[in-house]
Amino acid sequence: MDSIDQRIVSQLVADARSSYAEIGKVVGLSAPAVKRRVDRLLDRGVLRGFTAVVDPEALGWGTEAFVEVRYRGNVSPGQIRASLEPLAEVVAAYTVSGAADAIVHLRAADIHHLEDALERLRGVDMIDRTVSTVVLSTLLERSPAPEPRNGP
Amino acid sequence: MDSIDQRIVSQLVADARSSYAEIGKVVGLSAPAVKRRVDRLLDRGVLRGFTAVVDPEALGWGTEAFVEVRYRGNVSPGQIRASLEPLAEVVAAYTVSGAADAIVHLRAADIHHLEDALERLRGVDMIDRTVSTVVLSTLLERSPAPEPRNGP
DNA sequence: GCTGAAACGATTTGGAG
DNA sequence: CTCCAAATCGTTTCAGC
Repeated sequence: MDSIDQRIVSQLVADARSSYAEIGKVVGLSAPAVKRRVDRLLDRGVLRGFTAVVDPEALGWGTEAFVEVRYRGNVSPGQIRASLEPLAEVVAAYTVSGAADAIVHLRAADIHHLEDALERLRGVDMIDRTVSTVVLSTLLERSPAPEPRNGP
Repeated sequence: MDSIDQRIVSQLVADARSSYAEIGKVVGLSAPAVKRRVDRLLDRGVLRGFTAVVDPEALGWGTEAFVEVRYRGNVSPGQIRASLEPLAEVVAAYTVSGAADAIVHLRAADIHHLEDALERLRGVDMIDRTVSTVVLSTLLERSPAPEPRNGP
């Protein structure tokens, strides 16, 4: 993971469909050299894959919310994950420190659909209490830059 | 945006580097037909682009947190956005309903770096109070499926 | 280990029917 | 939309640093 790898990753984050030759022109390598590095980055798990960035509005997922979820008793992260995975509206979920056990990021078509998803979320077996916060607007969303610092 | 477009989007979300011929095989179209549809989806903004999915751990961004931010007085979303954009650790930010004005998603190298970022966040001019929640583990992260429902 | 050059099949891309 | 053709690209193989 040298500085060339970082520039390759940056380039792919900016446009995952750019060609190896194009990337090579930017980082100063030939296309095969770039491909070898990308393959290695995929192998090491630094690059997990390539995806399309979709406008949620355009797909009819215009409403989102963050929900703090408190579970009953002692529940493992695996159990929490398993309980949330079946809900299609869950786009992200994290275990967290503090009063709540998990933060769940929900996306729905509209407020009505969001209410429906929240009802189903609250219907999950082990869930004790939920506190939901509706998103009014997305201010920014971006990927972290490669190698921000070298540790503590 | 018919059912073929939806399947094309799904395919590109799953792998943004798959070829048009490959997508065409799945959706039952020729490669040029797929390319025209992808170009149109990009034009309409349904597809915003293509990006690499990076492992934050591998890049040295292993620690994240959600921060509820309360601003002083009446602040516009644009001002909030402008105040957060300079902070490299901010990966996402939303205006929200409820007690807080915004939710900020932070990524840092470690707890120390997170503390540093939080300090700089609290140093932002118009910010009144912050409540931070540290992420212990990421349970799941996924893209919303195309066309979940047809609206209200 | 790393690289670049060459070669060949596959893909992209624009135009015609 | 499909078909076709020219340009470009992906991928492997090779030899050299």
